Amino acid sequence: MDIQQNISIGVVEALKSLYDLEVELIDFQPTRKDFDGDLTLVVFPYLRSSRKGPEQTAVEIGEYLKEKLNEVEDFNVVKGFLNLVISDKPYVDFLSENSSVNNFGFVEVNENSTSTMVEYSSPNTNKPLHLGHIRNNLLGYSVAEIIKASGNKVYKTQIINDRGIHICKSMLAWEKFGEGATPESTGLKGDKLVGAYYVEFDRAYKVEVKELVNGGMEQKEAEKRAPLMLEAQQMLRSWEAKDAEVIKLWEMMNKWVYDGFEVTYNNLGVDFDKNYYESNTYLLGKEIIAKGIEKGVFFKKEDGSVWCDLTAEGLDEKIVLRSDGTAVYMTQDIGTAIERAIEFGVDEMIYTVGNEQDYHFKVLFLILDKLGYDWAKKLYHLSYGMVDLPSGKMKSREGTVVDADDLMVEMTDTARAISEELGKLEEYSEEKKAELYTEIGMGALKYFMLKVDPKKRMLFDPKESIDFNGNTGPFIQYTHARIKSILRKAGDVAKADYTALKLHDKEKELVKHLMNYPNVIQLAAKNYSPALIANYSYDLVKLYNSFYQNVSILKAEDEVVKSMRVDISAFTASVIASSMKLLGITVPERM
RNA sequence: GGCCUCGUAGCAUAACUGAAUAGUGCACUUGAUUACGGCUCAAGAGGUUACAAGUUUGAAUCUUGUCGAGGUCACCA
Repeated sequence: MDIQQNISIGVVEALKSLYDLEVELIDFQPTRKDFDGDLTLVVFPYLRSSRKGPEQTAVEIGEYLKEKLNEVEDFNVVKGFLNLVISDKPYVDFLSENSSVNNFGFVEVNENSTSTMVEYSSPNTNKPLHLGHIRNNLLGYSVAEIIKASGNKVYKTQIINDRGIHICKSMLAWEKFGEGATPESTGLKGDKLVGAYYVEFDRAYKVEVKELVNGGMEQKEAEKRAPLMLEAQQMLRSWEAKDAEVIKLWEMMNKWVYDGFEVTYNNLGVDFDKNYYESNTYLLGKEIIAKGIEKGVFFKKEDGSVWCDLTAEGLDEKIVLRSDGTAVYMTQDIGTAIERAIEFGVDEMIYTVGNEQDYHFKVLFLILDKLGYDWAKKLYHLSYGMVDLPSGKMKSREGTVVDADDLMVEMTDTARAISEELGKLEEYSEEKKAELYTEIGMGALKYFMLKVDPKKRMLFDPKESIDFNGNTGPFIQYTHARIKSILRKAGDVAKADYTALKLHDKEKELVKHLMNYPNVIQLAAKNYSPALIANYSYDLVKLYNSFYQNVSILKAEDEVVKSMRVDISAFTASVIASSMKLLGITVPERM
């Protein structure tokens, strides 16, 4: 039984008996360091019922609790704050009972668990992944892991945007300028190769537009009339008409991209239970649009384009099908959502997509709701802010885009440089060393990206992220490695019954924090926020380091105390490893 | 211009969703260690939480306005 819960019941009883007040939920906060105590109750909300001043009310509740509950050893009152001093006993008992529990803090999944689908990554197939995708992937993966740990059945998925005008541009450019180049012939990663032709298209297209403008045409008109653009559009129509040649080219080039993505995903350590392809879902989308017209959810304009009128909801009219009958983004997303709902019967879906698409998802959810799907209310857009660089915004035109693969290599290289300088790995084989450098480099990258609240725009400073001091992944990894070193030295310490011991302040703080891990998992799941897990881990590590510095573990006063401190250490190491795993980060035994 | 986000020490960020003197890291000052791994610990300095009103016993958090940054209003995705 949770200590807080026990005391919470006590407070409910106290309020009932003292002031005849019925309260359901009591909210405690940890007592601030500068005051004496462990848990704090804010009594302001109860003043109306007590009809007394805050101090007096707090004293009355405090006396009641001290008398009725063993755990409450003492209390003090500062203004309207009732600080409760909790005896060591429940904490020591907790430690003894949980320090070696597997998956401490995780809630088991069963048949009745809510099922959640988490979509993330969802790349276009015309260019390689960049820094922005990294934030997306790490976030989506981590949120999925956290929600799983909180007790939900989770399906990870992505929708691969494999069709549309963008891939046609790459295809067209390859056909015109590629001279049969392949990943094998060029030695380029498939996604990089296809991306290069997308850039090539853009270059050639701009030349055409410029020529037209020089010939006296308006800029906008020129952009529409440039031969390359018309050809690309024609290609898209041919694709939708299933033209054999076009399909063949499309399949070949997409395959290159998928092979490239697979490498990147592997290095990132993310995975998916199911991939969806827009080339499969856009047709369902079109069907739904047709039905939606009959239902009156959509309407057709004279030119044949189909729209949804959302002006009543304070939004605009939104196009859902082009006048030439081809699908737009919205068409596909409607189809994809419905297909998933049918296939997995999930209770809720989470879309990990950047905040520049806030409007799109607002509209999508609204349309699905109008179409009458009851699950439309359980859709959530996990919207995250852009990633800026110290030099400013990433802009493809200015070539300031940070490539995902390049960045990962760079992180690993830096980890190697720093580790070699410290030279603590002589006995490791080259292979093991390489593994470790990757582990540290990726730990640095992932922690840096995930410790920031997803909603917020963030600044990615490669230099700072790889700093092994302070609030970073490697710092946490280091603490873990050091604890492991102590545990190796401790060997098999006979487990003594230490439940009668009095705790050192540092020990008590640490145990209190460990005790809170299950709550943090729930809170992080509810808020879709890996940042809460990251901050929790960092606090844990700091508390441990302080404990480590203040008391001696292996040279403890006696065997009973030593046994307890070893337990605290082992427990801390396992919670560090567990919480890092929720962020997709592994922790080494040595580093 | 309409709508949506966001403004917290020099920089990067936190605050359990309304509670105590706004935490933490980097950078800066000072100190500890004959080591259970110094990639550590302890202490110091640094803030009118963009600004102005309002609600409240209590506001970084809620309301309104001003200023600033970004996003979005495509038959692009």
